[in-house]
Amino acid sequence: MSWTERTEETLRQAGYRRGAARRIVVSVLAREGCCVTVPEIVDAARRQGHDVGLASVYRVLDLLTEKGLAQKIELGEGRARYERVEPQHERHHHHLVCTDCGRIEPFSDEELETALRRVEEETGFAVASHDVLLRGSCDDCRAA
Amino acid sequence: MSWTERTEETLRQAGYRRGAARRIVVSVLAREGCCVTVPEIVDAARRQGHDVGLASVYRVLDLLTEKGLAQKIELGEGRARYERVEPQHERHHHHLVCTDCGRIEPFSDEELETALRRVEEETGFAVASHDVLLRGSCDDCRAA
DNA sequence: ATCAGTGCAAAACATTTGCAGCATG
DNA sequence: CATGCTGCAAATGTTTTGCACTGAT
Repeated sequence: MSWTERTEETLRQAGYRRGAARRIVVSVLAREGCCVTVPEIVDAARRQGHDVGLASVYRVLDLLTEKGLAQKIELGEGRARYERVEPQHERHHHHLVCTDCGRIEPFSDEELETALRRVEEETGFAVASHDVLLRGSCDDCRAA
Repeated sequence: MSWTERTEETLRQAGYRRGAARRIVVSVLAREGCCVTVPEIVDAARRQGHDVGLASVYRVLDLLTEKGLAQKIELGEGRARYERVEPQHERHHHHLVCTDCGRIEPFSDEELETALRRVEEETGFAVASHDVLLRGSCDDCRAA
């Protein structure tokens, strides 16, 4: 079952209707692999031939985040980014950000996840999710 | 050499003057162990008997961050937090945030740092810093 | 005395909210 | 055909910027 299918199914079962904004935002997130900003979502939607209101995008993203179907990520840019969350932590990844040009690259590492799981168990919290952010200069910026 | 001394020395050597706002913000960050918001800094300053303009606080924080003396952290609250950075990564730590009440707890783990250092070497970036954010419910909120 | 640093007020953004009309179930 | 969803516009909150004045060197 694809992320889109699982998402539509989850929302339907929770009693939500399948409105235009929800369909459009889900469609955009399904195609975008890594984290995108709200204006980027609106632009991508327009490129697909659909217009969505900013407010609706924020509302859909809040809903998806609350249901664990998407997650909000802040990389220090002063605005949030969102990306889909796959079941079984498939394609789970973290982010590498270039402090010079803003370039964002995803990465993943199983040993890091193992260390995180252990730390999460040791805290007094019931940890639901985690983010790792690496900041530095990308190869292009270092060469320049 | 304390963080305050190192900070004042670094700024002086870089040709910056020792103005009121800089002295006040440095003094507040020196006393706060963990990440604080800009209004929290202004309030803490007032409690110490000093008034600072919001804009100046932002400007000082930008400068300290650029010089690697402080770091900006976003925990998904819609506003940034700042904390001092000690030399040799002393007191280096990460953050655990309760998604119910907003409580923030610092934690540190040497094995996690080791895993991070290894991952950082494998990227094509020259990684300068990293943040780890754990989200979940704190014991109080889970009990309630 | 010079000019960097500061504070205020205004501007620029990001995000949230109120509400009237539309469209889903 | 009821009411949940959407879009607009206004409100809110955070961060940035312009500018005249102050104070450090």
